[in-house]
Amino acid sequence: MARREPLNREKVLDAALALADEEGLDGLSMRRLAKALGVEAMSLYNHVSNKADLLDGIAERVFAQVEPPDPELPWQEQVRSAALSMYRAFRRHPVVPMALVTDRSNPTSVRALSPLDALVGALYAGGFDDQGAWRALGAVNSLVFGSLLLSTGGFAADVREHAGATNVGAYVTQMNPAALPHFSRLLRWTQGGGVDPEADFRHALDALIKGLENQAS
Amino acid sequence: MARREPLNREKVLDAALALADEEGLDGLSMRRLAKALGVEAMSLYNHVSNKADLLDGIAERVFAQVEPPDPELPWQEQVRSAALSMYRAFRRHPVVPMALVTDRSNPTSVRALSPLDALVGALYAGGFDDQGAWRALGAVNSLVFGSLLLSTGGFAADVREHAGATNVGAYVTQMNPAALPHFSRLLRWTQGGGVDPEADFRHALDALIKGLENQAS
DNA sequence: GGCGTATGCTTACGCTGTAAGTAGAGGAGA
DNA sequence: TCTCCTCTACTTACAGCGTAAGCATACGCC
Repeated sequence: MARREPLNREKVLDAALALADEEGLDGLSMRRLAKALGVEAMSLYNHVSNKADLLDGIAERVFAQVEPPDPELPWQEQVRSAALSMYRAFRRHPVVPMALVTDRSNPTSVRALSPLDALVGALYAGGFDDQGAWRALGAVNSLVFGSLLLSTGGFAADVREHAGATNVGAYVTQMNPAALPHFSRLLRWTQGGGVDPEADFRHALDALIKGLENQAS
Repeated sequence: MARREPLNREKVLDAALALADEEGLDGLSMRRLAKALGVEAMSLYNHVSNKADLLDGIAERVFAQVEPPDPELPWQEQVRSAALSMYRAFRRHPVVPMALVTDRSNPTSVRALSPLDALVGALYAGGFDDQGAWRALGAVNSLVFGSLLLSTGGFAADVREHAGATNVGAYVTQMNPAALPHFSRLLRWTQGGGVDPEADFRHALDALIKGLENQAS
């Protein structure tokens, strides 16, 4: 009986991330993942304690791609680059933010959090006190994950194929223009193309950072 | 055989929302909902075409609680009050934003969107062009839903019981302080209590609106 | 009174995550 | 070399899910 190359956690997580990227979060089941690895479902439990653990694992893998900001830069630039790096890392794997929101298991690992630690450090260095840093961090994270989720999740899913449309404006496909005049003008504009989610996010981030400057005390 | 008071869509949605509030999104299954209504699961399909349709329905019900802003106010105030109203409506039903992100079905109804229409109108009136309004709307929505999701979802779920802790900072329960010095300082601060998610959100919203003013051209 | 239609129930299918038990291969110690 | 221990993977099984198909009942209208 031919001995198979043994599994390990890394291979499982790699395959899980690939499968999720390809088929969406719904397509990622233990059985399908096992099949993709040429293995039975229960074998995965030797390397992953749970499905939640599996999702944690792929989230951590994506977090690890986030680059910490250069501590020499002013705090505004550090916040901007850290936030953008998070945004880009998760944009490459659109289902992962949904996994983060959906699952509810272990505390996130130290490794995943280290870029955020640098970000908090930048805020402290920029003159924020504890509450200010807490709020600024929450605001930035909310904007990053909110942008990701609104441009990826159910909101926009039904029109994702339209011209790269994104965000909440996009999830209306037919409407009575008289009932929602401004909204339908906006929607018509988006259908002219030229919507770029990352550029939109950058704009929003710029605005937020500008506003945070006033609160830095 | 005693004739039962007949079901209707409204009753189904009411019960679904109540069940979801009470048991979380995972606790909301067709079978359990049916049992709560004293009915068999398949009977629900006479009033709801899908589980996704069910989730849409409860989301719409929450959207309907959002109050449109006073069109006499300056656009900044309109944005602020509309965003806050959305935040509060969804905060009362914490699982609904997750349902919105998770499901992927019909376009959202006109009724649900009318407060957003007013918001877009305020942006146009404030001097934003199409792209500016699009971006501002996306930024505000991202912040609202990001705040809701981070303070409710998997991120914070494992520590939700700690002192109302919220947002990304909260999902670390034990860590090596040396590895994440700034983060653990911040975390220690949050455990002193006094974290108020809505106040934090308001601060973030103020910052964002301040930043958007610069972009209003 | 009879009939069409709407409502709800029953059964069934294929899917899910995962608990429990079993088989076999690799390495360690005698 | 033989034996035993551990680790990996497989098999089976269970309870739950969403929902398709078919059947029974009760109401409103002719």
